[in-house]
Amino acid sequence: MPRPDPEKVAEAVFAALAEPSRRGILSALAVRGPATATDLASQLPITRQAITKHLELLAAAGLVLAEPGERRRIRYRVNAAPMAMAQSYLAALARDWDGKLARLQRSLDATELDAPAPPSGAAAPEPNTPELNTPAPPSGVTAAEMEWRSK
Amino acid sequence: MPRPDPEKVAEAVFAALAEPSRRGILSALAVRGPATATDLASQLPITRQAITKHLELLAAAGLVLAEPGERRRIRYRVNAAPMAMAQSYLAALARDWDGKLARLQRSLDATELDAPAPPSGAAAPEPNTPELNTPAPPSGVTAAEMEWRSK
DNA sequence: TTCTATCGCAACCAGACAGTTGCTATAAGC
DNA sequence: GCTTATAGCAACTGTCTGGTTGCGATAGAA
Repeated sequence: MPRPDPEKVAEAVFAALAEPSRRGILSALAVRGPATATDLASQLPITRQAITKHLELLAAAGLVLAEPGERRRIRYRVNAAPMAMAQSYLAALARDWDGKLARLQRSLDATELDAPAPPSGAAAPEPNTPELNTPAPPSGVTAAEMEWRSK
Repeated sequence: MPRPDPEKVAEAVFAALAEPSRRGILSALAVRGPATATDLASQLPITRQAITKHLELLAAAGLVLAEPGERRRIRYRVNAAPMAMAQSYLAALARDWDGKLARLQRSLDATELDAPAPPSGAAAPEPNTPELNTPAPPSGVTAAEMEWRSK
């Protein structure tokens, strides 16, 4: 299993968290513990199918883990691991954009941030995006973010 | 001007960063400095209008600031301030989940119980969402995330 | 004045997406 | 066996979104 692209992970996390229904699902799981889609559908004002769809996306982002239980039951529980990558990504962006604010931020979040600072230069551009013409930023932000969706 | 809802700010930041084109725009601005939509359109493989749309969203999220210049020129520059809120939000989530996860793991290892008692009391549901019945997490995550889009 | 550079408004399009409903399959429990 | 609980597959719908093209307006510069 190759190491996941931090930016892709961050993107998935951001997309997941940008949607209120999904934050609601995550919150319900965090507060009440692992639950099935049916459980969640009884707790939240959307249907089981909608919940399932969201859970699939959340699982793809790594923010929930599916654990098969008794019968056909599948319980989902929250998983904080991808958050670290998303946090790193944000921290790197903030640091890059505004050195002063980033330093302040670092001092404020010194106890929360557990990801090491990405001090290295830009990663190599992905070979499958040849139309990229924006040079990679000197920070951890990679040229991969120049990847445009091919339609 | 009332204090912006941290969760709303974070949501806007996440939505902005979840999209590769917008990350590309932000990167171009960060690397090359303030630019107009027309500048950016010449640097990136999408049209000026598309750029403009993205810039509007980025401005709404506070991630870019528009600075009118000479003629009709409007240059946009990156603004890191909202990142702090997004980072705080992520940090609070990660901290909250990790804590529960650790307790949950211990509980699972011991008894296989699936529903540990919630450690804190529930926040009052918002009066405009009477169907909400998920208690707010004890962290900075508010019941506002229970807000469902009204269609 | 004309020319150049940039912007804004508008319409259009295809695909994505959040949510719904209907139905069937499966895994137990009784 | 029947019943119950949960999941999966599928289709559908309306809205949203990323991107395009066309056109005109505006602010200077020459």
